[in-house]
Formats: sequence, structure tokens, C-alpha cells
Amino acid sequence: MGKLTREAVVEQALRIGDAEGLQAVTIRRLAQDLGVTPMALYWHFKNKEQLTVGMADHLVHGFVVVENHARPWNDQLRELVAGLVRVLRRHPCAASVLEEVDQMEVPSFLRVWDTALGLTRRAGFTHEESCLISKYLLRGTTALAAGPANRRPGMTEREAAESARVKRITFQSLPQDAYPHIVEMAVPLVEGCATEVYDTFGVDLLMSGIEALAARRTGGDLPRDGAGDSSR
Amino acid sequence: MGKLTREAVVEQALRIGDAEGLQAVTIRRLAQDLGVTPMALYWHFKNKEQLTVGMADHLVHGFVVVENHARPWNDQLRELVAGLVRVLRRHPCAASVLEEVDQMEVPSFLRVWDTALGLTRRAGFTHEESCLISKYLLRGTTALAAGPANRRPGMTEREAAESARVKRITFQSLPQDAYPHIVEMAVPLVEGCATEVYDTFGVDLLMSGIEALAARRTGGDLPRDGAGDSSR
DNA sequence: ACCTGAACACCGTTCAAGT
DNA sequence: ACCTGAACACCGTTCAAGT
Repeated sequence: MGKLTREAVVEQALRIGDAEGLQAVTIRRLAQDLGVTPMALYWHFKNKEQLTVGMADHLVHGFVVVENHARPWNDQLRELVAGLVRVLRRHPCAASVLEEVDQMEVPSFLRVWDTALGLTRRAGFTHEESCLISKYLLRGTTALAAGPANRRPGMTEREAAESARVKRITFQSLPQDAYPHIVEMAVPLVEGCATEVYDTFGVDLLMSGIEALAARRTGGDLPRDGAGDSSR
Repeated sequence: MGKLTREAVVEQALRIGDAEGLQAVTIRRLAQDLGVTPMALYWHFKNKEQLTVGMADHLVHGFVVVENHARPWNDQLRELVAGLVRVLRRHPCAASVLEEVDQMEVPSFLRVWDTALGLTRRAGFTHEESCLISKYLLRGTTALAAGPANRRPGMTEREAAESARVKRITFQSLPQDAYPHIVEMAVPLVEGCATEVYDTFGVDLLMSGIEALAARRTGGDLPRDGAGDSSR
């Protein structure tokens, strides 16, 4: 009855990835869950890499940033980052998927990238710099989406807590003369900080680097591009 | 004659990884190259993950940052980043190794991390913020070490050039209304920029974000910590 | 167009056994 | 202490064949 479709495959793949980690997403496992032979998947995807690209595409799809030329570039870029994080957070495996694939092969991601490139250009950076900055920013964004405690996926709550406990104790029992700060900050290192702190501060960290370089470029202050009073 | 030692295994693993990409580093392949049975490796490493940790440790080992309390924190942090990039650049597979492992399990990396943490603390950040910043900075650093054109490893020069050509043409033939900037910047996007530009600008990008946040924190200017005239 | 069956060439890892 | 042999339970993928 339910015909095997590209979408159904990708969605099941994401379901497995979310629940058990990306390494559990396997052609054979996927086929089994879908009640089909492994080879059936090769009709819809050239190979496993393209399946992963499909997963990534599905994740970002539907996230659109409306370019608004009246608003300052940095506000819009910040919004893009925050929005992307929010979208990716809906799937626990999103960050690992996007880290695994070649982001240049993900169509929906290219749309986000294009917008980021445009905003960076408006900030006054050269072509080459804009490429570097946008790559850096989008990588940083997906890293943010992974969350404060980048727990290895495929763990129950209990296991994650236990492994954190072990790691904390490992840190705390390190030689204090060689690793003074790690010993001292063992707790925040393994626990991560509160999600809200992590997110706002993380976005600030990414953005302020770009803003600082842009300001240095235009001579001390952010450019107020386009028309209208771009208040901040 | 040549006894199988942990070091020998790790070095051969790096040799394979450098030449053919990390995915070619396999227990069985490694054993074959070393003239030994696959199971022999399990005497020296608990499992493959620990082997990869061993590779990472070997890469960073020997890189030491001398903490100098007379110099400003940001200069030292910048030097740490630049130095780490330089060390990692010696092995083409270095970045992918460090991206694969849990960096918290790599002893030599922990030393670098501890220094970074100390410097961030001196910048005036809280414990939690320092953890976030140091993680962010070190991730960014290894990304920088991957080089401007993050060519998938295991390619000959010819193949890499060919794949870049294909990718460039793909970008250039994208619908221009949906992807205007990608079409326009297809060349720098796939080629990457000159290594020197990439490195200096990349380090600036990473550092200026941290410096800007630190400045905001202490009220507009970088703190001149310790004694002595910390000129810039 | 869409899927199956059988087979190939790999993986990592365990476990008992050898020296 | 250090390594081997045989076996297990997996992978992704190709290729010819079915409907």
C-alpha cells in the first residue's frame, strides 16, 4: 500500500537518527523499518551519501529568510543565525547530519547560504572574505544547534548522565599543576551551561567577530546601509 | 624484528590518513600494512575509537604554549591559535581526526585547552562563558587547520581539480534569481582564497569576536592585565 | 518505473587458544 | 605479555532478473 517514496525514506532516516544517533542510520536498517529490500533504496538514492544529503535538505527545507533591504545587515544576519538554530533544534540529529554532508550539495542550505553571502557583501567585505565569513558563520551556527552539552547521540537520559559523571570525575582527578583550569571548571565543562545563556552568548560570539571586522573596515562604526533610519 | 608498538601503529595510521583520507584508516588495513593480524591491534588499543584518540594525541603532542603572565591575554591566545594551526597543518588528515574524536579524551589537547581556558578567564569572562569560548575557539582553530579548500581527502591532485571544476560549473548554472550571490561568487566559493589571506583573516575573525565581547564586558577597552606595558 | 535475490568485498569485534 | 585463528554480526554496493 504505502508506496516507497524519497520523502518517506528520508523521514524514517531522521526518525532513526533522532532516536538512536546518526550511526544507526543504515541502508539495511532503513529498509527493514520500511518493510522493503535494501536495494529498493538504491532506486531513490544513488548511494548513502546522497541519502544523507536528502536528510540535510529535509531539515533545512522550509526555513526561509526574507531579505529586507531596509534593515541593517547585521540584524538580519543575526536573525538568520537564530532562525536556523531554532529550525535545526527540532531534530536532535540535525547538527550531526549537517556536519557529515558536504553542505554545498544541499539545495535548501544553499538558499540560506546565498542570503548570508548577500548580507556579508552588504557589510563591505570582499568576495573572498564573504565566502570565508559565511562558511565560518554557518558552520558555527550548526555547531550551536548541537546544543550546549554535545552529548553523543544514541544514549538514554540515564546513560548520558552517567557518562557526564564519569567525565567530570576524570577531569577533577587530573593533575592540578598541569591542568589547573580544567580541574577547576570541570562542572561547567561537562555539563555545559543553560541553553538560553548558551544560545544568546553563542550567537553574540559569532556575530561580534564579524561586526568588529566590518567596523574596522569602514572606519570605526557599523555602516547604515540602504535607506531609512536603521536604529539599533 | 620491529616490535608492534602503540607509536608505530599510530604513525602508520596517520600515514594512511594523510595519503588516502581518514576513511581508509581501518583496523584490517592497518594490520596488513604492519604485517600483523588485525587482532594484534586490540592488544594495544581497546577499540577503533581509542586508536583515533591516539592519532589525535600524537598530532597535538609536542605543541606547548608557554604561559607568560606579562603579556596580554589576547596576544597569547592569538599565538596559541596560530601555533596550533601550524602544527596541525603538518598532517593533511589532522583536522578530520580532531573533528572525529571527542576532544575531551585527547590528553595533549587537554593541555592546550587548559591554557586557552586560563587566558579566557584572564579576559574577564565567567566560568561558563570561558568554557563556551574555548570550545568555540578550538573548534574554529581545527576548522582553520583544514585549509581554505576543504577538499575531501583521498583524492589525487587531478581528481580534486576536476571535482572543483564540476562544482564551480554547478554553481554557475544555478538559477540566478534564487541564488544570485552563489552564482556570482562561484569561483572563490569552490577555490577558496589564498592560504595566507585565509589564515590571517580566519584568525582575526575568531579572535575579534572574543576581543569584542571582552571589551564590551570591561567597558570599551581591552584590559591591560599583569605588569608591564602591554603594547600592541 | 520500481523492486527483489543473490553475491561481493569489505567492516569492527569477541573469544579461545597459542607462545 | 603479546599475538594468532576462526567465527560472528554486521556494513555498502553491483548486477541481473523479475513485474
